[in-house]
Amino acid sequence: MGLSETMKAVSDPQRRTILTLLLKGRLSAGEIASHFPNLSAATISYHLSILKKAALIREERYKNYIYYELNASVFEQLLLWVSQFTGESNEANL
Amino acid sequence: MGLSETMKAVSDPQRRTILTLLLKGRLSAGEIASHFPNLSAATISYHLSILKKAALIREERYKNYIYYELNASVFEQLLLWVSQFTGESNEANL
DNA sequence: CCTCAATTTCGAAACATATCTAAATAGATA
DNA sequence: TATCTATTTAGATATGTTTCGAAATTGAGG
Repeated sequence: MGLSETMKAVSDPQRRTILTLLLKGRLSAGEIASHFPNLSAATISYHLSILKKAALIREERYKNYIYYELNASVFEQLLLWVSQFTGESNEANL
Repeated sequence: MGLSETMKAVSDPQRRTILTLLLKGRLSAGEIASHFPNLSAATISYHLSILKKAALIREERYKNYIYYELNASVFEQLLLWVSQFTGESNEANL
């Protein structure tokens, strides 16, 4: 927790791709990994652990699988920080 | 330019502090540096160069000084990315 | 044109991150 | 319980980042 942790998590392109994939719904670690033919499963697991530590995603175990899904609430904080610097008209919307 | 560059620039705590300082108005490199007693002027200059490369700030030379100020437009892109993951009601506001 | 002050650039050290392969774990099911 | 599959953890390496002190640059003003 903490803005730095969140921002660092989100500043990596592979991790942003993971987050974008999860926009469409939850996916298992393996399903996520299969979208990255150039990265090992271990590397994906590492990225997932960082996203999880930042609470940007949540994990749910089912059978043999570990499913990951977005945890929208943390993105709100991110939005809050960013919107200081924009029109400011967004503030009312949070 | 590019979201990665922007996000990486913004993911460093010292750089976020610089951006927050600039919310109140433009400051010279030295004025910025004086807010960081624990960092050298060279280090601040390095951070400013990263923020500038990401176009989050703009520089203006006046006399002996180099003044820095926020460049709000790049923050909009950041907001756009983040708001995908939140309520989505913000989209209309950009 | 010389010097001063503000700032940046350079080169090096310390630290952090992303990635891999191989090994470990955890759970399902034969 | 033995084994298979999904996933994580460990250890190693390569690359990238932050920082510093010292030197270079730039512009102002005597």
